[in-house]
Amino acid sequence: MDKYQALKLENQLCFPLYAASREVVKMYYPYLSKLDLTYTQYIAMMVMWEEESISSKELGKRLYLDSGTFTPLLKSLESKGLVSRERDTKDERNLIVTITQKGWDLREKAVDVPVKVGSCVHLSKEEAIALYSMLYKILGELK
Amino acid sequence: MDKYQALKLENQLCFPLYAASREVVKMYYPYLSKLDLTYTQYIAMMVMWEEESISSKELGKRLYLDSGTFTPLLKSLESKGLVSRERDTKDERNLIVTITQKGWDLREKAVDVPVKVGSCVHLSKEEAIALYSMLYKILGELK
DNA sequence: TTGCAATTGATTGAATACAATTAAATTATC
DNA sequence: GATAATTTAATTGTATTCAATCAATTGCAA
Repeated sequence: MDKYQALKLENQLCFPLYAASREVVKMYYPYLSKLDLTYTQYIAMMVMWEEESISSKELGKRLYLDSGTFTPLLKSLESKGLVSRERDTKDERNLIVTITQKGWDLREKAVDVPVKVGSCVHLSKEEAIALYSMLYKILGELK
Repeated sequence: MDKYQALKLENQLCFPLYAASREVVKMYYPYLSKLDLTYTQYIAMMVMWEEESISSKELGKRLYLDSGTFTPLLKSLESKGLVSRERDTKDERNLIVTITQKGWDLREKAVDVPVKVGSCVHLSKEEAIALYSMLYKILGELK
């Protein structure tokens, strides 16, 4: 029995998770570049389309990002005119992010993206549901 | 029926994939930092422990990384003394990466890492197998 | 042989990621 | 009310990640 068996790449669960994540994100680029969005900006906009207005902290929590990532991310979205950033007058520590009209307009162009990318991953309905469930199980435990 | 349903974060498969990947990689840092390795360096060393010697191109293929990532990665591993980088005399375009004694020694210290991290992800054996299978299915299709 | 296409690693530039720290604002405690 | 503890965004520094491009080498075909 090989004591190094557990160190083989093929015996890792994390590695295909890491690699598949990057490959799938890469699949978005052809579509997102037409919208002048990166993947991270895209999922941030998804939150904005749902929430309209949200604190920076809450957005970070939703996306599992910390301030080192979302601070420049939000500045970039603001510079594109998709969101506005304002301090909460009740508590100046809070940064309130609000979607702009241009941000709303972008949703019309983004509406096809999930379908187009979804057709690139060939999992059955059952597999997709099982995968979804296990990924959130992993995320849930790490909260 | 909401025409924007597909744009909701909770309806994405890619997002939990992306987030779970980052969270799991993050779990490695406490253990890997003791070995002075990042996660990417760690999986590169996994390949080296299996192959002893491999071309840069082949290593990139195994890890789904392109030269923009593996060139600085391999230079970093070389600067730590874990691998050596030499041109193939038969074809000077090829870079041959070979593990050093120090690289072998590191394997002894790394042997516990998979067990320690594995105990942080609480999936049943069946779930882990199913997850593994679906992730490689995604990777396989994108080859 | 000569020149062109293909291969391969390196480089560049932009955008993440995240740990660690800092700074500002607020809340709690005495 | 003064001060300590907490919360939050911002900053800094390091390490990816990848698209696009470049440069060197090789192999093949005319």
